[in-house]
Amino acid sequence: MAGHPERPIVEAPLYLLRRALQAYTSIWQTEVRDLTPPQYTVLRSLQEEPDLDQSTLGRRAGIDVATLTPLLDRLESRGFVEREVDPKNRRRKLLRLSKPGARLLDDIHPAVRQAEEHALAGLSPEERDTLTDMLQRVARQGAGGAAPSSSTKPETGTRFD
Amino acid sequence: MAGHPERPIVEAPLYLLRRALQAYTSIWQTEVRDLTPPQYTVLRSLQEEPDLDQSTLGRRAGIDVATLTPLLDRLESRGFVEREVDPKNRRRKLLRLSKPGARLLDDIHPAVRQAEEHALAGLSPEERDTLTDMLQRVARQGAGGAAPSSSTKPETGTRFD
DNA sequence: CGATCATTATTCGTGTACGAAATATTTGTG
DNA sequence: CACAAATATTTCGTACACGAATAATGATCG
Repeated sequence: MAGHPERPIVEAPLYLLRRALQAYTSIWQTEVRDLTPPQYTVLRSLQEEPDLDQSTLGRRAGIDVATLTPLLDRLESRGFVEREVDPKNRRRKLLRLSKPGARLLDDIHPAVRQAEEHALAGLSPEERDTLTDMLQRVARQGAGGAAPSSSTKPETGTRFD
Repeated sequence: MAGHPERPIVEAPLYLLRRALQAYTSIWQTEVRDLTPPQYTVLRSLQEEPDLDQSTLGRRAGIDVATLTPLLDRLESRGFVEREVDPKNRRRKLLRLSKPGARLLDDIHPAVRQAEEHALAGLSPEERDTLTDMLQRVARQGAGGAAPSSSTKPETGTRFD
């Protein structure tokens, strides 16, 4: 056998990425009971820039449009976002945070910070910066993930990066 | 007060963890077409230690038993794993890699390495070790994760609508 | 003008994720 | 032995993830 010793699967980066996300999500759900992490990302994205259409929001939030549709249905039915057809371009639906949605973000902010504190308790502040930096570099390697292709046509604000 | 500048959501570790996993998974799926990452983890776990029951396998592979059942159904129906009731304890079902399953692991090994190379192309070898180490520390923070040993949990009525 | 192509949102199918309940089996008492 | 507690798997409900197909609207060009 041409046997070079395999690295155990539990030391593989992909496995550890999945496990770290699971752990963080588990902590998150004990601290923040009102929103899932993707839902929080959507609300924060709309807070940072209102009146996005769903495609642009999906790109910003890193959520596939096919995933985003039912996610927004849930947020809309709970009254946290408002969705309306763009009269200028009736293919689009523009989204913005409702007042209860904005209040919710304020309310859960301490819990969000607490969850991060718990999840990253094993890392020093410098290590947290290093982790952030390295995760950004891995995330950029994905050519066509959930929010792909910065096409060559910035229409109404498709600038990225 | 209340006016401290928020960090953009796209720099939050939880967001970046999700994005990095998406990117890696996307690369994986272009290189390795035969198995998903969790399926690969299961087969590798059984390769490292055969005749595990599903609970133990779930703990090893970081997959909830409720998720593992249909995942194993798929691997079994494709002939990559064999599942049989433990005659010593008929509650358990013991699992092992079939011959085609072992051959599959050998066959896809180059693609798996290639996917890792692509996904981590932005990181030096030392940085990859650092990332691995930090992800392990984050993963350990998650008490209950996917397959906990058990513990006395008060009550976690986590309900999203 | 009309055929065609591009864009946007939705729907469908498959797979992962996990809490909670249901089921089956074993074990631990009395 | 009877029966409650513990253990192992499955099922159910909800949510995320994404490729592919559809439908609706808009843009382009001959």
